Amino acid sequence: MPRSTAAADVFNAVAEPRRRDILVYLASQERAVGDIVAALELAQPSVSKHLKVLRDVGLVHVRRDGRQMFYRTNVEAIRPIQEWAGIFERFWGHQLSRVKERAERPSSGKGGNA
Amino acid sequence: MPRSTAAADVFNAVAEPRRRDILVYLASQERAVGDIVAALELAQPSVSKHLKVLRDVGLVHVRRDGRQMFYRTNVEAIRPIQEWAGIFERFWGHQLSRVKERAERPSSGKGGNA
DNA sequence: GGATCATATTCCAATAACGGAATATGTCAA
DNA sequence: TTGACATATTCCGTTATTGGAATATGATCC
Repeated sequence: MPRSTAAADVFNAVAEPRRRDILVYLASQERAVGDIVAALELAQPSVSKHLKVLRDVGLVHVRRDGRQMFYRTNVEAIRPIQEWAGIFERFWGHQLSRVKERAERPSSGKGGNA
Repeated sequence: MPRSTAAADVFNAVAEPRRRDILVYLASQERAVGDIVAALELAQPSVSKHLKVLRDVGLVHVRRDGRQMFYRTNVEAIRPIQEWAGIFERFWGHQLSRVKERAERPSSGKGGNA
């Protein structure tokens, strides 16, 4: 029984490197499928399939214009991932007994941790 | 050819719901395998297998004490996920033409976005 | 050593994800 | 309508992943 009945959730969809690439590519601007194929150097059917997965999970929006389909990343849908990873943020400093990691923290914010 | 040769990377390892649960459970405190089994109500072999995946990817640390193995989440290893998701943070507000999403933002922190 | 506890590994069956090739669907132009 | 273009879907083979049961490994205690 592979993964939880497959890419039914965002985490699963994002487990694929190519899909992550696509999401990044589509984040700043909407693009036609052909552009994705060209930019990421993937086979067209492959891109369509990845896009379907991303669509099913709500990670991208689509718009049709003539015979082209314009995709765009739905950045809101990525929040669950951000938030999940954020759970561990408060432990950032607790673990490395070295205090030096303090320096590499960008701006942290979020207060809280001991 | 499923996923990129498997849980060779963090994103893949985290695609499994149970593994995410385990990581959260082990974030604040190290725990013996038996505790994980009891707390998450999973079969022992299953837990051992998930732990192996997490170990291989560096998402957990292990320590042996007698016949028990104490696992603990390596929170540092989760940063790549945080950072990847962070790529989209700057687009947070750009997308929803409705301004109302402004209201549902909890406290965000992390400064930055427009 | 032998028994027992704690965890890891192996074997198995079921499932599905992925890539590639071929083909289908849909849209526009003439 | 026919033809070309853009994208989607289907089919196929390969490979992993997962859970479950059984078993193996390692450590402690007697």
